[in-house]
Amino acid sequence: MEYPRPILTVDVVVLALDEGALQLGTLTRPEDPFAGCPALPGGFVRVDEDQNTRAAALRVLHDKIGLVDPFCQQLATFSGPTRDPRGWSASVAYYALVPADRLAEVKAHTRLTWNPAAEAQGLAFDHSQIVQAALDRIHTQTTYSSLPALLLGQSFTLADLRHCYELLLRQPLNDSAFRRKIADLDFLEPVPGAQSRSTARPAQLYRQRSDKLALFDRTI
Amino acid sequence: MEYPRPILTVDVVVLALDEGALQLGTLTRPEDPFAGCPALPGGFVRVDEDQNTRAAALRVLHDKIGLVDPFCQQLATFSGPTRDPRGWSASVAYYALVPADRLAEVKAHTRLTWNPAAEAQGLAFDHSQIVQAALDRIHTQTTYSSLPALLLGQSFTLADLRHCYELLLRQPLNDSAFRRKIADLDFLEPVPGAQSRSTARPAQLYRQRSDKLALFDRTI
DNA sequence: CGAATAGTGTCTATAAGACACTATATA
DNA sequence: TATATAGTGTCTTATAGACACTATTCG
Repeated sequence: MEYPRPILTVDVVVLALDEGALQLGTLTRPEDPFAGCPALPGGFVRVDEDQNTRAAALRVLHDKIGLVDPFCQQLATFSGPTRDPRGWSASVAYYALVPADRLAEVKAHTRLTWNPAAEAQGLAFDHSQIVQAALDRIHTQTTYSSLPALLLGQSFTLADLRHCYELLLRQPLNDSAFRRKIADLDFLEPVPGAQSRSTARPAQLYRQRSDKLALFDRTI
Repeated sequence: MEYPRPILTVDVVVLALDEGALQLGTLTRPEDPFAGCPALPGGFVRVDEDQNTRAAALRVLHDKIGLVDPFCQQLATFSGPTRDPRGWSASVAYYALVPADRLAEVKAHTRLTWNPAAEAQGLAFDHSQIVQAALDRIHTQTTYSSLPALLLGQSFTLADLRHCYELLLRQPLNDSAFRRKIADLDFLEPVPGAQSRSTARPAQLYRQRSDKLALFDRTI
């Protein structure tokens, strides 16, 4: 028994750190539905070339944003008869993070518009709702993982990392307790000899031991 | 621009507590593909009647299992060209919990087969993998929510609840610390006057203040 | 040297684990 | 009253917060 098939798309919440805030990358839709409206980068799943919806999301990120092999995780699937005027549709939503040291090239080579993620509204389809769900997820993951480190560049100081956690958690963290926890968690290693520039004592630079997300037993 | 549309289905990991273990409900597939093979209850999304994939999952639970309005949350979407021999498909997976006091009626009225969830293997499609993802999610949610209480009946003792947490966490919990935490979390209320039967001092019965999942700030 | 930020040491507060102790039902 | 499980009190231990103190660089 077969049934009429719904539309299946992927959409990606692309986030980066810039100007001290979490920024959302959107594309202006060139055609209907929602022509001229900002929307999440996304597209139809192509059954002839995509191995799964994640591959479809990575294809979209590569083709539309020039972003290769980013951190990209499935968020949830949003569906219904009215979210897309073309008909009953389901969109598998992903969220991707652009590291600080790749943001310049992404900005230079694509039509992506960047705006503070917290102010995202008026997006096409139900994309505002998808962004909100992504922000909630990222807030939660920040409490028990190294996710904020994925927004920073190759190397960073502990002050950089703490500021990133504080930004995503929207609350200040105790500096000495933060250092203690980061040391205990052991997901960073010092970049030997490297130091940061400033008018005062330079800070030690660190990098992640792995390019993967580190999960903690307890909250940060 | 339109593309060939993939198959879109929903599948539900149905779990209940029985005989001191977490049990998975499966249905034997009546027809190809995978005829005669145990599979998760599921089905095609029907664009003419389902308001979204969650409604499709609830329809499946109602029609195939006689389970009305259970706790049912989206797990993830599994997709690809080979997971279903009929073609490129995506399945939005959900997990649902059957409370202990509704298990008997579910068992009586449906063809569901129950087996320990931890031993699930040889299921149709990629359903074994979906079950594993659901068990991982439930394990995680048990550490910071009242999820185990949703597997128990209307009222239960603190010993019942602790056993349920211990079962899902696969580790013993300190009894007095557990009581302290449950009291602090304040998601239970005593059922007045009610007591449990046993050969020794009866225990106070409790029920959840809300039928919703309570989320904790810290780990249990 | 003074300013500024980096990093450490340590005291206090809070929550978890251990476990002895009391409470209350039935046989 | 003996026993079995329910439930409490409290000491110890681990971790987080507060904050003063030392360290290091530059102008």
